[in-house]
Parts: sequence; C-alpha cells; structure tokens
Amino acid sequence: MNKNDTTKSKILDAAEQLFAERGFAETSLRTITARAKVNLASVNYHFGSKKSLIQDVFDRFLSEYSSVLNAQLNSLESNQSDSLTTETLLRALVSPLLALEKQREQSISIFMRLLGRAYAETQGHLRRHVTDKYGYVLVRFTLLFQNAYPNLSNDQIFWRLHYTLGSLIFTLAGSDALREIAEADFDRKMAIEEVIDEMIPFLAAGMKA
Amino acid sequence: MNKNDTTKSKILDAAEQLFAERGFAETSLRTITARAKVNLASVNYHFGSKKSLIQDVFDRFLSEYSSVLNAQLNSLESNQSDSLTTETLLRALVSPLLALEKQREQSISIFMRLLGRAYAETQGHLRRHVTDKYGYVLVRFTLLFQNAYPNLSNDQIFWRLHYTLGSLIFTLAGSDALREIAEADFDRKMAIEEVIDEMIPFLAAGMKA
DNA sequence: AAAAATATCAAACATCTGTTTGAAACATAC
DNA sequence: GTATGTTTCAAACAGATGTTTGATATTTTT
Repeated sequence: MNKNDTTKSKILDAAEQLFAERGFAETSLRTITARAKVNLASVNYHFGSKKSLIQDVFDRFLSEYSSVLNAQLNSLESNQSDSLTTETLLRALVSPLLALEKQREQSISIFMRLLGRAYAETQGHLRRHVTDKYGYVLVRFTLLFQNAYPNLSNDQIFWRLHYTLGSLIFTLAGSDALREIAEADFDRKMAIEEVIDEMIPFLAAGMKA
Repeated sequence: MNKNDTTKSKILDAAEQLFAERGFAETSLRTITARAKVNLASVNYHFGSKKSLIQDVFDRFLSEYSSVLNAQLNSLESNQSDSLTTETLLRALVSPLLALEKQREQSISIFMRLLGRAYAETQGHLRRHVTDKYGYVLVRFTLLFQNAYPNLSNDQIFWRLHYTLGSLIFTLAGSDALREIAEADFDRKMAIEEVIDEMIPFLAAGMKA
C-alpha cells in the first residue's frame, strides 16, 4: 500500500487541513474521519487521543520544515565565510515553505494558520510541545542574525526577529483572503511568491533600522 | 448599582478575558458564568446566544478603541496641514490601546489576542461582523498612508499595512510570554511601552523601504 | 495452512455543550 | 399596596463530543 494512503496518513492529511481551516476545538473527530473516509475509532487506535493527533500533525509538518531549513542554513554557512545578508536569511526561512507547498500541493496559508494557532494556544500543551521540540531552530536563527548585526544588542535582535515572525505568519496565514481583497481592488491576483518578494525588503529594512 | 457591576458587564468582563486566554470554542458558558459569579441562564437572557456574546465582546472593545483612534486622527489631521510621518501614524494606531489598558487595568495582550483570534476565524461569523462594522477604520488608515507615501503604489501600501498589522498583533498578543523569555535572557523585564518604542522604528523603516 | 498480531468497524458510553423552561425574587409604576 | 414588568435561579433538555468496547476482518508470522 502507498505510504500516503494508509489510514494513519489519511487522518493526518484531513486533520491538518481542517485544523488550519477551523481550529482545533472546532474540528471534531467525526469531521476528520468523515473527510479521511476512515472509521471514527481509528483516530484513538492510531493516535491515542485527539491531543496526540494535534501534536502529531505538528510534528509531521515541523520536522519536514526544519530539516529543509537546517540543510539550507548549513549550505549557506559553508559557502559564505563572512556573515550573511538579511535578505538571504529571510529567504532561507521562507523557501522551505514554498518547497513544502509544491511537494504537498497545499497552500502555504494552511501551514501558517497552523503555526498561528499553535502560537495562540498560549496556555496549552501544544505551545510547550512545539517550543520544546523545535525551539532550537529559532535559536540557530537568532545566532545567525547576531552574527550579521554585531552592532545590535541581543535583545534588539530577539525582538526584531519576533516582529518579523509576526509579519510573516500573520500575512501568509491570511494570504489567501488578502490576495482576494487585493484582487478586487487592483484587478490582478498576485502569486504567493510575489507577496513574499514584496515582504522581504519590508522586513529587511526593519531589521537594519 | 455601578454600571460595571451589572450582570451583563460582569459577563462581558469574564468572557473577554477567557476568550483571549483560551479561545471561543474552548470557553464554555459555564466557565464564563462561574468566573463572573452569575447564573448560567443569564447569558442567554442578556445576549441571546453564545455567538451574540462573542460579537458583543468585540463590539465593546472595538467601539471604545476606534472612537479614541478616530478622535486622535481627527486632531492630527487638523493640526498638521501637510502629510503625517509614519511614526506619528503608527503611534496613533497603538496609543488608544495603551489608554484602554490603563482605563481597564487589563493587559494589552488580552485585546490583541482577541483581535488575532478574530483574524484566525477566517470562515466564521465573527470576521464578517468585525470587517463589516469596523472596516472603515482600516480604510481611513490606508488613505492616510497613501497621502504620506504618494510614490508607493496602492497595492504596496495595502500589503505593507498588513505586514505592519501582523507584527503589531502578533508581538503584542504574545508580549506577556515574550517579555518573560526576554527577562530570563537579559535579566530585565521590559515595560510594554518599551516594546512598542522598539517596534515603531522597525515598522516605520519597513514602510519607507 | 494454522496461529498470532494488527487493523477496522458499528455500536454504545459517559460527559460536556448551548439552550429552554417555569417558578421565584426583585424592581418599578400606578 | 397591588399589579406589572424585569431579572435571577435551579433544573431539565436535546444534541454533540471524545473515548471505549467487543466482534469481525485483514495482514503477518510461523
């Protein structure tokens, strides 16, 4: 059987999409199993509980993302001896998302809405799980920026990085809706790549301010 | 009886805080009425339904916010004949939040998490309600920026404004948690005003990029 | 091919959800 | 002070939720 057609991954696919669309609490296991065309009980059989399913959805996405990102940072570090430019670093942050989009044939906004939701779950199990398991990616990124901007203080780097993440997550999470509004106003539907191309100079200018 | 001690406003207060902390679906009417120390049935008596309660929570916050913001923009427009600086406009956007924080003795992050949640509710009744009723504030803001940057195209203004909103909402929504992390790293707890003072140059540089 | 382990299924379970009800308490008007 | 309208309250309601069960089917191992 194809690896993407197992009951387990059919559930993950359906859950990922529905969680991004509606949120965690607003998505029932019955809705998930209906879309995945599997039996209701199979969620608890394969994942144990809804909580674990949510974490597994994030694990699948974040492990794919951070492995591509880490590879990208490795090659950047080895090819360039001196410090990297802001634009290059920001592209390294975003491009794994575009790669994932192509590979999975799924909008970036799905992933970003998931991330945004994890972020909003300030008190929940999810935020702890994500930061425990993938916080090192953010740390690595912080170090690269500290290297690129030796004249900025550490807490300035820290905060500017979060301003940047806010822009990225927020804009990309709403990019589908925003692009529709923009289309109505300006008679042209932008590609997601164009939105990103517009955003990176904006963010780079802020980082350098 | 004090206007803030009515059953209705006790429910609004409790709901506002709980919605921001946990989300809408994750907050039951029983949790709300327990914290507000009122009877369960009083929510449906005073608000009709949970849906209406959610909308009323937003209406209370957004009408207070946008009335202060509009007043601020009015006085800015009348005092300065030529176009306004980015920094001034951004301060006008944020300062009503600081005023609300003082007046209500409640963290800004509560309001911002509420806004972020409304934003995440891409398909729900709430997003429509908010944009229908308060979208004009955003339009007014867009026009001011178009005036300040006549050389930028309209869709550039549109997108940069959304990058800015993303940074603002995301950072301020997580400001409590972020300030705690920053405190552990740098041995100093920043005031929310300091975070904003750091953020405005960042955003202004992006707008001007 | 028999045996063992794994996976699927329909049905039931207990619990929690928003909402409604009808009576009681309270406030206001005449 | 009685009558009228408004608000509070405990209890019940119907429906949805995550989870468990035990039987059946499927796959893997021997």
